[in-house]
Amino acid sequence: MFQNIKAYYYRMMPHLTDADWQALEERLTIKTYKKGDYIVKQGEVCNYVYFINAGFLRFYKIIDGKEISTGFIGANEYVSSYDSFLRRQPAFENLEVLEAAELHCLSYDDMQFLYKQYPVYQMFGRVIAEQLFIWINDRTNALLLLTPEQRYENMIKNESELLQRVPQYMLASYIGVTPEHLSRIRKKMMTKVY
Amino acid sequence: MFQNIKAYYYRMMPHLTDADWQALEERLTIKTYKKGDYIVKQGEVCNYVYFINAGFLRFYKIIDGKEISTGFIGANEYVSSYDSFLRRQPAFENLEVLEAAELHCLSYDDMQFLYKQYPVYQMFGRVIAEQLFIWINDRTNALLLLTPEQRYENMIKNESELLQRVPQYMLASYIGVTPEHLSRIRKKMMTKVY
DNA sequence: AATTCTTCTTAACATTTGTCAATGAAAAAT
DNA sequence: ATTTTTCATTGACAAATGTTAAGAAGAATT
Repeated sequence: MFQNIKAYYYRMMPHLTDADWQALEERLTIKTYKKGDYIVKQGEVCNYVYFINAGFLRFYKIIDGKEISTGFIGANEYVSSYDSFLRRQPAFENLEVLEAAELHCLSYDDMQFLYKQYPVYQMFGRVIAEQLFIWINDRTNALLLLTPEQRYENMIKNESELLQRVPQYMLASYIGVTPEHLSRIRKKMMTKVY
Repeated sequence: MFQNIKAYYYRMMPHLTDADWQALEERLTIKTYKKGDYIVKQGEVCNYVYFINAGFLRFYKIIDGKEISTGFIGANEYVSSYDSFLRRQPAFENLEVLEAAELHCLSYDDMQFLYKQYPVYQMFGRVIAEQLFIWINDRTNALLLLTPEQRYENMIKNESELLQRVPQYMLASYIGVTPEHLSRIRKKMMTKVY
């Protein structure tokens, strides 16, 4: 039932006991979503962290009537509108299903319970936050230091699966430009090759 | 000796025992720095987390021969080139002293020791990473979604102490523009008032 | 097969931001 | 007090990016 997520936890924390795992497992719920569904909507408080057992998701927000994609994430990863989850405040982002998904859900209250009663899970919270920090730190550096063209090149190198799974106009806002400009960047890069 | 940092820990973790605190305290070292000193240099691995007992610090990096400031931080906060610290890889940033500082230092190895032997400190690691994530998440959103002018307005609202303590050219790169452009933004905002 | 809808591309033009150079003002050093 | 250095401002110009509008290519629907 929970093989993937169980493997995920034991990989992170090899010293997990059966009792530890059981306490977590009995608090997990399963939800399935189809393409176009929303897991979290802008303005709602996010009450869960989700393990993506299958599927593919996108974060985006609406600014001045325009969509801005801020992240994409696939199977065997944890996901949450973590800022909202931690602060207990409305999310700034939508979390949308791009490819039908099955999620294992852990609520905020259950997570606090585990932190308290099974302190081994403090480590889980720490590692999740550390990974998120590393990810977003890289992203911020890229936005601040690289040109849009360099950011697109990086995406080709390091996140090439996005090119196949995500429409180009979503990738444009992800690297901080308009779809039109990304199209120009691509054209420019094409001619560079020859 | 360690009143400030001790208060910091007990505020975060009221259930800390004397033995917990002692294990940490005996691993802390004190270093003093004067203006212009470096705590971490670009290219070095950062081996410590630092509690700022007094002073004021700046993160910056050199790109194409130009300084880009990425953060400022003052007394009673924790600081580290955390990406480097976590990944055990060379730092991308310099951590420089803007105002003479006294830091309480905890090494990576000691931190791992505490995580293992005094698991209560897992919570410390978790909260530090969560706070960092929240901070940098806000910053990324600002870079992606706001105009430079809006970012400067936000700084006036939310980080006004920077205006007094930090030269304007450092603030310019912090909000992602050239010093000349920040000067123009300020001029434009002046005229707006009347 | 025809039609509709979505996505991508292209071009002309507007706006924003950066670059370079010069000047003035403020701060630091002598 | 004077000199030197650093920092902030300004203007002219250049480069990067956004905006708008149109059309082309593909995918989905009927």
